[in-house]
Amino acid sequence: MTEKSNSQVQHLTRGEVSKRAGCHIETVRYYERIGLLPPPPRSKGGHRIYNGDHLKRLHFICRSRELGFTLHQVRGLLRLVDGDSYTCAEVKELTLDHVAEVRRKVADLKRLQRVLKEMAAQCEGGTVPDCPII
Amino acid sequence: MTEKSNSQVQHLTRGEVSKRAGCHIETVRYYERIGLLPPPPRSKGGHRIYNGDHLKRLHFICRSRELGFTLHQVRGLLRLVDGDSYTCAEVKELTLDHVAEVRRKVADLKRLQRVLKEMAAQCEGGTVPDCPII
DNA sequence: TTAGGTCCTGTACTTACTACAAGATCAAGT
DNA sequence: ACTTGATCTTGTAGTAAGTACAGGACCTAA
Repeated sequence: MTEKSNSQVQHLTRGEVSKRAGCHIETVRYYERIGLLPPPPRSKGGHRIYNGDHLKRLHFICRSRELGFTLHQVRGLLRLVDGDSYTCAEVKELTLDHVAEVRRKVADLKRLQRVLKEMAAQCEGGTVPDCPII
Repeated sequence: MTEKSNSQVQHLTRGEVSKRAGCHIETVRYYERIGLLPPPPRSKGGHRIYNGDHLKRLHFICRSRELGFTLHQVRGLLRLVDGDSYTCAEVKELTLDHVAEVRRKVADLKRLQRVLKEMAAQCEGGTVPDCPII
């Protein structure tokens, strides 16, 4: 344990949490505005002061977004976390729903890829404007 | 040839072109507003009157969108069509660029799918709040 | 003529941010 | 203490690609 644990990190600025969580600085303000992040305390001069818990939450949101969850879904996950009771099974269900969605998307894109390739193959690169795509 | 060819279709309303092209009625107005569709003539009372050429163009846009081209890319394709000279090769290039993009997207999603599945597998459905996803 | 379906315009909303301007604050160096 | 430059504050507007709605006007068939 040579590193500070998250809960002991104090006084992070907005720029710092955003960097650590891996998102754009303006996104942090955005998440606060839409109620995904609680408004943190402020310094005398009005600057936001974050701590390890804020960072943890922001990090979770960012990671979920990377995994392709919509903010709506993230909100669902956070509600589970915020409520006093959530079960692993509930989280698993949301995740598996999402996997199914991703599977559908992949299938769609593959079909699309095939169509596009076929079209390009027909298109023999002539200089006359009779392209089969158009 | 028992069907009217497109160029002979006259007096289509906005609702009719949208239905035939397979898009939402409001989308037609939107495409006109952003300059993808030329403003059609109007009836005495101000209603838009489309013909077969409008339909053809709208259909092309909708199909391109289904194929995953952005409106920006569609604009590029239409510029080629609208300009006096476009070559099949140019269209082919845009298409192949797009195929490459789709390929990348598929790869991303597959990787994502693997991660999500692994997470769900770890999540054994317990009722206690120690889900590995969160 | 009347009823209903469709169309007109303008505007606001959506998702998930990103960008900017004008000014305030903070931390470090001197 | 003072200065400097980086970072922060707010509000607002923009992005893609539409969708939704209000409050009327029009069009067509019975």
